[in-house]
Amino acid sequence: MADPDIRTPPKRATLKDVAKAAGVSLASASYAINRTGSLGEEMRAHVLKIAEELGYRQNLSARATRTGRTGAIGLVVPDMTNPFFPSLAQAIVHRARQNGYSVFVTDTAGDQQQEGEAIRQLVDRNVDGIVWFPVNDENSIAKLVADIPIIVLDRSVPGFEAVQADYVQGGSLAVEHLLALGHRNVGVVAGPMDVRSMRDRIDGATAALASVGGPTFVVENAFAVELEGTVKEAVEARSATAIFCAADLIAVGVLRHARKMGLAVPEELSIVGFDDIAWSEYCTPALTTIEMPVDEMAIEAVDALLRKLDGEQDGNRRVIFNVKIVVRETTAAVSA
Amino acid sequence: MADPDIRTPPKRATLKDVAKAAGVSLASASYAINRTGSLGEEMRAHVLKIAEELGYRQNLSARATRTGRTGAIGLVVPDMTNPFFPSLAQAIVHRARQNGYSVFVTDTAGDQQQEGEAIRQLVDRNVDGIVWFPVNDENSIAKLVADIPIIVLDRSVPGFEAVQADYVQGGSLAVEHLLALGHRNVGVVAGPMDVRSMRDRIDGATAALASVGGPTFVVENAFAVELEGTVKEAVEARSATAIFCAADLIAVGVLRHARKMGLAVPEELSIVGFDDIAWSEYCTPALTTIEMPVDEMAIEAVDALLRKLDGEQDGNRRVIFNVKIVVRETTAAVSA
DNA sequence: TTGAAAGCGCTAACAG
DNA sequence: CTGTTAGCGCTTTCAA
Repeated sequence: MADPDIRTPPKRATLKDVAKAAGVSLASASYAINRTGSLGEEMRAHVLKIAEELGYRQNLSARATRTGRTGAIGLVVPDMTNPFFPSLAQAIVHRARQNGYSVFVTDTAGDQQQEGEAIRQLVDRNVDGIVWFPVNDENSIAKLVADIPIIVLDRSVPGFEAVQADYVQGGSLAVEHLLALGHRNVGVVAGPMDVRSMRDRIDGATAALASVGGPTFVVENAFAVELEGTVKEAVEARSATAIFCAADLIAVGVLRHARKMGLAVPEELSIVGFDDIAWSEYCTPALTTIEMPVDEMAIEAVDALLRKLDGEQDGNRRVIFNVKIVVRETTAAVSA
Repeated sequence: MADPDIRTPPKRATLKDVAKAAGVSLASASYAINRTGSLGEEMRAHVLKIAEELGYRQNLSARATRTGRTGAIGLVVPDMTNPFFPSLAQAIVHRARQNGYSVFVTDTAGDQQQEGEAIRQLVDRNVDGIVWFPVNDENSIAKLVADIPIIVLDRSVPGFEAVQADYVQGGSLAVEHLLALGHRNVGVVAGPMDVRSMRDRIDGATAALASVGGPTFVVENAFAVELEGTVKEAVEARSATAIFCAADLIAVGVLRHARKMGLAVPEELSIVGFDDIAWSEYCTPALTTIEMPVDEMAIEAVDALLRKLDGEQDGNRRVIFNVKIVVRETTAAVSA
């Protein structure tokens, strides 16, 4: 008697609704939507039309419960404010979307514990796979991830498939450029040496420097634009006519300090950076640096992950990308 | 007879497994895990212990099917390589995680169509809500989102709750600083004027300039570090002793161009930027600029969204944050 | 080619 | 306080 036709708020149409409206079974509707099973052409078309009219959208959660696959992947990075995170994330998200995947992005603040929590959360969400840029080269999460596919980016964590740049090559390239310019006293400023990607850069540089008796000096653990005292001293000593900085952030710091002490770059001091972050191009003078193919690396990471999801088993490989030097304004021939 | 005990690969323990192992009903197990319903203390503890031992983890997909809530939110931005995206995303992701939410991040490449697709994908994934940094001030997605909670960031899209900075105030602050320094001829370089956040900056600046007869010149649609010809001409004309640039990226461009033409900054030309991107601090000279409280804005956006999810209905408000000027090295008193 | 029906893992009435 | 049970929306055998 009462409320003959008060409906609940207009809910999203469900597959059942579609099936009913189309006058077919639930199964057929499902087949039509997923282009799976075998279904008559006209029937499929009909169902699709009805679905369209009803504004039907799959409920991915329900589908995931049933199939065990969510169509979501995770991206875990140590620090989003790292200058080359944006283009990396952009490429990954884009590539993932092209393949119908969405991306959970997390930052671990460079902390192993948070890294664990972040990955744990992703696993709880049943992501199909994870692209992981670890804080360091340690496998801090072995226990958490059991059987979920993971691609490691930039680092070398034993047991995981990895995508990296050839950092050794980068170090060499930088130094060879300097040598070709006639420099014989080349200093090296390194970042934190606890990750392989940093050690490789330095190894490449020092190896290339062997022919001139090795680096004039090596300072480790420089980190960002604000320089440590040891770095400043090294610059001020003027023992080197050129400096290889293992990261652009460091190079910018050295550049600033050089300017502050009235040292002309590149006339009196040549500087090479590493990473080719956006701003290296806009510095004054613009920074000569090593560029890695971030987009390609991101794409390869996603593709490798998707391959794993599709059951490809060729497991433990590493893909290493060549880097190249981009010569700008901070390097010049050594002055007599 | 055959294969008496060949098991499928060790699957993740399910709630049923926990219940069985603990010798309780499915419901009780659920109650224990979720701290919902009413359950005896010792029983809850017991179940929790068993769950722990079995390494039980909730299946969030299944839960979502049942509850209709996924615990995931979406973040949609026009461009991840925008200099202030990283800190924004970081703050949002962090805040979300504090509250148990994960974040799907998407970039729309500044394109309305991709924006629609991105949002559509999020809706399909049943995100509980979306933080949306629109390409412009248009409501391009009204039809897609029906009833899902959305917070708009930085833009003014009619009908949505918004979190913004006081851009008008920023423009004023910048100009007042210049006026206080004695400048009477102040030029203005604007970015694309199709978004309100840009128009506001310019409005604030020109209003503050009224007392000295308005801006010396206004150039629109400058965009990035590489300057358009019109901007260069304006700088070269030297009609102004100071320039307000409505974005740091533009300011850096002007700075570079000034240097190129041998103009001393700040002695011969003062420059104020807007945004306080990371690099404004590292420019030489370091850029005087307008800073907005990005972290606070991000946090407010997430909190506002979560409030909406919890059914708070106070709908259509806008939260506007004060900005402030950070004076560095590109501004100085006008020279006689 | 199509449909009926059995769940995926979980939550939430409702009983007891 | 605890257990039984009915689904959430979907996929997928299995039979017809």
